[in-house]
Amino acid sequence: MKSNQVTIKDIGRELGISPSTVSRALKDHPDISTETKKAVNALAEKLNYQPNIVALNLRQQKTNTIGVIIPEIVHFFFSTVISGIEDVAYQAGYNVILAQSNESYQREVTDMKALFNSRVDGMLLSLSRETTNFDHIESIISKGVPIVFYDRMYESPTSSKVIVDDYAGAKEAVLHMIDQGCKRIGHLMAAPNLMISIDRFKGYEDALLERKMKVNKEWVTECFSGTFEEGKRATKKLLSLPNPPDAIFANNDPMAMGAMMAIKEKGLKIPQDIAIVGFSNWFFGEVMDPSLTSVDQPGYEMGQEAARMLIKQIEMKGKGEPIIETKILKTKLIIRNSSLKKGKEK
Amino acid sequence: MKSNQVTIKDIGRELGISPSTVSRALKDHPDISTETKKAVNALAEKLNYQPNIVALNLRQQKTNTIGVIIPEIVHFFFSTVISGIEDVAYQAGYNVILAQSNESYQREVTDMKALFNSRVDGMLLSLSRETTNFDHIESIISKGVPIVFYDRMYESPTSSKVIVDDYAGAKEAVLHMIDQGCKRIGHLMAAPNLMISIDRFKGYEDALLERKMKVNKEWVTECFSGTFEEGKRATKKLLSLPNPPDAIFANNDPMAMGAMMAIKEKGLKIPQDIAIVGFSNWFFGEVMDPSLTSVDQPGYEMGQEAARMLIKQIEMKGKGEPIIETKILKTKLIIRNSSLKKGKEK
DNA sequence: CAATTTTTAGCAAACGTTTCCGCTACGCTC
DNA sequence: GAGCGTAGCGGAAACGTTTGCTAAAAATTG
Repeated sequence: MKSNQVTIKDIGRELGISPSTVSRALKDHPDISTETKKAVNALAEKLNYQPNIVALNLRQQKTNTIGVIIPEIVHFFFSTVISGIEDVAYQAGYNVILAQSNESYQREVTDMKALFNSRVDGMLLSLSRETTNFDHIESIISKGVPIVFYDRMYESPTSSKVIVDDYAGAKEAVLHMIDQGCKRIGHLMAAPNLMISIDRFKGYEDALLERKMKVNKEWVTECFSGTFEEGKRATKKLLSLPNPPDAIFANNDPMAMGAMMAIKEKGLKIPQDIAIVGFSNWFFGEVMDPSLTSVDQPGYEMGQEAARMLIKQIEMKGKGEPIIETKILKTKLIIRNSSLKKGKEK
Repeated sequence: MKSNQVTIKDIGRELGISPSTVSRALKDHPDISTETKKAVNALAEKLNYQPNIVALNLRQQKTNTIGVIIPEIVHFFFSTVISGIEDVAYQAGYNVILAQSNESYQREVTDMKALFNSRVDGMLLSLSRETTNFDHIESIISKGVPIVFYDRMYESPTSSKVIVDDYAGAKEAVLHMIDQGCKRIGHLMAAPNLMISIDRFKGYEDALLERKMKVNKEWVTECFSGTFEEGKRATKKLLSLPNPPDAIFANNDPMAMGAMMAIKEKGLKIPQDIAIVGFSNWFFGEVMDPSLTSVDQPGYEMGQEAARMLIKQIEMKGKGEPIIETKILKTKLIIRNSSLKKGKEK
């Protein structure tokens, strides 16, 4: 950036007036005469003057930038969240600077520090899978930077969050499986320290209990990384049990797909022998064979909502207490063939 | 950002020394005595001093930030590119600010202006599908901001680019289909103003010509948006032709999946009746039924390479002429079941 | 026409750094 | 003891803005 860029001073010099006058003229300040304004605007136009935002940022102690920490960019759900964030930030005149934690706690910590040092006005955060200590977050908050959690959060009383009703979504999915006549429903759980894993597991459990079915620990596998491969591996293990499940509820769609793969390789039929339901409704679930029943999570809306809440907090700053709110978005069960043992219900 | 943040002045005041001395002490300048350095560092540590990067940016006329314009975030290929960019930027100490053009020319123009005003040190750009005029880009370049194109570019002699060998990838794919005994190979083309569409089409064409097969315009459909739905729609049309193709080479995987859908709905078998090959190797192609043959594009590497080239240019600035280079990454044909009429070749 | 108000504009400080230049005080050499 | 080199530090300018205060000129008032 060797600035051959026009500044307010250049304009002033050219017109024989001071920088302050130019500044005011550009902002249509009443103190400035119409002629001066005209001259300034004309010259600014002609020289293609663009205000230096960095200088502005320094002056106003505000960067109009929000930092987004995302566990993994190459991930259908998260990428839709980013898209939602980006869209509302753009409309509100904010930049978004993106940092990827890669599911690493260490990286999350350094990312947050870096964002803080860049003086972002606020942060949007979804915890990494490894994160179990929250000091780095509290420290940022205590410095007055507003944080809004999305999707993966911990119970912090001082931040807003927008999440999805994982519990209800999971429960609905499992009830659906029961309605389809599944008797032995297994669950591929994800990283057990994440609330989303726990909530989905609880939904699974409560659906079973509600229908007076017992929860068989054997049929529940913890898959820390939550990947396709892990889903496949875990499913193979489940299938080799003496009393294997006749249905699997997976914590996410890639694992569900891994399960489908394992089942097909074993020569079993979906959903006749084993029904499958996933979570997140990755867009290609529709296109699988059989098409995958899944719990749809509104990622784009989540991104939008989180960005809106954050920007509201940023702009409320100094004007009264911040409003801490928690927004829970509804999921929607998308029923497709992988779970339709009986044919369409309802 | 009501700065209750410690500054260099605070440290100076506390220690009874000047800000300049503090600055130097922190940077281990030889002019400063060891004791002073010790005292400064100790106090900085104690007060948890963090340099104000905004001030630094202003001072050094450099923001250590690169702007990335992406046509669409929710897109497997592009999200891997972002991931690659983010990783090398992070390691080199750069922030990445993300802007999504949403395939809109207007949005691309305003995004670039906004990034320029934020004084990013350079930009990474992939053209929107609508972009046919390049003045906005030339204008930025003429102001001395380095731009590196990735994936979608135009023939600008003044910028570096990193692309994928679309032509060779497409040709290889079509040759493979011919080897599998396909006689009537159709093509789902994407937006015809993008070089990648043209190059892939050329590869398709040349493969046919090389094997002395004629190119039947009837079998080539332009799909402007390149989506799943469009692929499906276009395929339906192809299938209703009096002399329908027995193979389809799609410009991208979603369209290939749309094609598979249409074919299945028609009751035809893949690959026996119709073979399918896609482009980009979206990660679930492996998991489809049948699994999808596709041309793998190294998105992550592309992101990395583009970021590296850009950062090199940024840091070379002022030191001699910028090096304009074009890097062409190799594709790789991933052969799966959707194209194996004969069984494994080679 | 003098006094006062209004209009218009400039000065200077401030945001937090870095860095060029210069100053002081000390110790050394001859 | 005069001259000089040097270690250690401070002053001030600069990056590009904004803004409170002040000042000059013009316009209004009685």
